Amino acid sequence: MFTFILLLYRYENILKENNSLLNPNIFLGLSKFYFMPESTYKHITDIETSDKEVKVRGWVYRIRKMKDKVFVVLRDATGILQCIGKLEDLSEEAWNNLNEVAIENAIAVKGNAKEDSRAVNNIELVLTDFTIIHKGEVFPIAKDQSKEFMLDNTHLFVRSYKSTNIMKVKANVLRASREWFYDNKFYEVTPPILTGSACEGGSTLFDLKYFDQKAYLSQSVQLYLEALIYSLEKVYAITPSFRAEKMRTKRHINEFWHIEGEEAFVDFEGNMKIQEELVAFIIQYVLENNKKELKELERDTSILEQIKAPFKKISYEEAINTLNENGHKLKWDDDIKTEEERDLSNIIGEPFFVTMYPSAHKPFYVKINERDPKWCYSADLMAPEGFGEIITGGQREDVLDTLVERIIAEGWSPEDYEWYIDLRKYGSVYHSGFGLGAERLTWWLCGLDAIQETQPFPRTRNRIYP
RNA sequence: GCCGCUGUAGCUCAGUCCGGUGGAGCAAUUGACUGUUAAUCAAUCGGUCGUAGGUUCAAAUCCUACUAGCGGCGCCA
Repeated sequence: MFTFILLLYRYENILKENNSLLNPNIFLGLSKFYFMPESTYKHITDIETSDKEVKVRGWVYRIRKMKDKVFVVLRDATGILQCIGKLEDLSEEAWNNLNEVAIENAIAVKGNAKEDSRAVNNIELVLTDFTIIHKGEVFPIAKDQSKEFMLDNTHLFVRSYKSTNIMKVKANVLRASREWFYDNKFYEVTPPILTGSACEGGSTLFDLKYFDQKAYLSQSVQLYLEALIYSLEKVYAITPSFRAEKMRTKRHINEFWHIEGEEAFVDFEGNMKIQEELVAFIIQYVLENNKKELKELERDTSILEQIKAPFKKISYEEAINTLNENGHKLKWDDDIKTEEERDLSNIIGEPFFVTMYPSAHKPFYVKINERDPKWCYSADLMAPEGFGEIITGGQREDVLDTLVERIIAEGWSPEDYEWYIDLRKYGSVYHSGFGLGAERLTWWLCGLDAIQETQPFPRTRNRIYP
């Protein structure tokens, strides 16, 4: 089959090159169906000022019509390009198309590139041909949009410049994560999203019918990753996590992408080292590969540029003291809440870990310090500039009896966690892990107002459509 | 779950307090136009004022219920 397609493709090009008198339409149609020749079109960022008769396709971003000339700003996946169509340069058909075209119409153009300081990015395409691929209806998104309208039209809003830039950064956050894990000998694994038991506690689970049983959407794949370290030692997974929290804030979405790692023979300190190196690598990667996007998002990258591992580490107690020095009134065992966390993040001004949390604050699987059981081996990684928590991680409880006691102490039944408890029965080893929020990180790196902007179709309390 | 707010033209909003013939900008349509940068200028089109009920001579406006959504907090990535 492939050979056949290849032959068609070659034949089509031979016909084109030789300007054959044979009618190639049947072959064109067929081969395009299987094998679209991308090479004849250029992407905007690949266009050079010396290009003649270059073909570009995409969508209409802006349009400005005059008596004898029309400016069309063309948008494709790579950027925008100002095109000028002059009455004198164009066929009647092309000129008519140009006068008919509207915002977000799909178009294909041909023209000669030139340097021009009057155009966007100093490059302009002087059109020699202009066709409309699809005209369609009036695009509903105009310059004024409320948040509500935007969310109702998310499926169209994803075309916006801002949304596109954010998605490009996020793609690199995920890519850089995978690269780092790969370079550091982690295996990517694929744990289930449908589960029969809770991880974080019962109150924020989405439940659903699973044949004749009840099931839940995953809140974290941590427990499954813990099972997998016994074969692969260092594993990671990038999966969606779901939290049925009824809160509405700028830093929560009910479905988010969770970058989770779990490592055998790694302790609390070693785990933080992994986190800081991973995060520093992602930041570096994005700064290098998303310069254009960050600039267009008007992100001041001065703080990001200075970030390198290792990160600063302060204990929970030091965090409380620092906050109290800055006007808060907290005592040992108080939660560090949103407002306090934001202040702390601003005060410290660089990424930092908060370590040595009170044991009572953390779930049953966190290992408690044997010498001083008041605190446990759990740490949160905080982003600066008011963004706050992006990772929670720590060493896991690896002693069978202690784990069972803690499950009981939380008021749950060990039977529900039987398989997880089992992991401590056969060659249990010390191990640690963490969960990084891909959206939290992207939110911070892009310097956005709300985390919802980092998901093309954010799932929030009242949003399941589109 | 708690607290606060909003629903008026396709979109963004004014008008509501203090009831008396529904307004502007953008979009769309038509025309003009000097290389425009969310072009500009002129005209035209556009509304069951979220839904239901109540008060009143009269309700977008006052009252009640319902409904949809937005902002924040408990939480957490």
